[in-house]
Amino acid sequence: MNIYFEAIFEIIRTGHWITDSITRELKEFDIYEPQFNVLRILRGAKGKPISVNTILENMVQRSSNVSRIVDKLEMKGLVERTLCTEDRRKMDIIITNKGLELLKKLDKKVHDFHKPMMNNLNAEEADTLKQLIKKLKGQLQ
Amino acid sequence: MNIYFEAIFEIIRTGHWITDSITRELKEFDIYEPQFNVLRILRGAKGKPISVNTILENMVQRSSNVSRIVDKLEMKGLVERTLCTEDRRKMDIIITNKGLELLKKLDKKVHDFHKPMMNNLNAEEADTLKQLIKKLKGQLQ
DNA sequence: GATATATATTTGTACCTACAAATAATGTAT
DNA sequence: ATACATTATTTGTAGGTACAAATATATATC
Repeated sequence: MNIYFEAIFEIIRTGHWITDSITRELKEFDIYEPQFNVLRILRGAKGKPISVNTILENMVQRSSNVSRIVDKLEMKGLVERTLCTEDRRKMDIIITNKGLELLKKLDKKVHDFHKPMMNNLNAEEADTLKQLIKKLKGQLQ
Repeated sequence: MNIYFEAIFEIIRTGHWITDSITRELKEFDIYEPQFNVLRILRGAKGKPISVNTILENMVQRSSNVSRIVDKLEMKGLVERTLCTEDRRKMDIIITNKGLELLKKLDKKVHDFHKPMMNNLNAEEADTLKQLIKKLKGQLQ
């Protein structure tokens, strides 16, 4: 069943193309795509500190390297990390104002990248695409 | 347009899921997914030696690291690399019998992984999926 | 309360990536 | 023929990944 593999090929290649493109867009800000994603998750916490594990649960792709990504963000002053007083196994990680300001600039860049593609599919097509991938993975019906 | 981002999210996550799964399947053979792909490209050359650049052109995702992947394969005796006599800038890379034999075993593993998913989509659905991704990228119409 | 188990995070290792610079051979213009 | 540009490959650097082991704290069991 050749057409199946062609679809798989498109999924893999397109996924890479998107993340690679975004990496390129962010390059001038000296930030990498996984770092950007962690920053966005932290912003989503709306001021509340969250743990390494919570970040992990919210990532597009699970990674066992959240610690090291947070290291980089901390060195740049974009996040702060302190021991959680309630459960001292955990870390309290929070985005700084500097991090929030940077994110604003990054958001614009990323949005500009997606803009033309958003117009290539209407809502129904985007939904079909999503559903077909889920069906492929056996997550439907 | 939220549904657009949901579709994008599915593409990226599913692409990673597939390559990560295959990496896991291949682990017991001490081979990594990019190495497997290079081996398959070499087999596709049907006995003719091909250059680093030709391998590059056939990869799912372009990588500037073919040399280093070939290094690993060469160390394991799965490929041979010699200077091309016609154009001495190029390398002649060819898969060995050991490489071909290994591929046979890997193919089975990879096929077994894809099998259930192949049954989740019929040919028409797989084609629609492929076309929608191409449309998303603006490669259609 | 001491011991065993579970959970949260970090760290070591061996892969992988992009991008840019270095090296070497070929092709081209003068 | 020589100088310059192009092409093919390799290598350096800084980032990324998975997986397993190490460390520290919390929880459950006896």
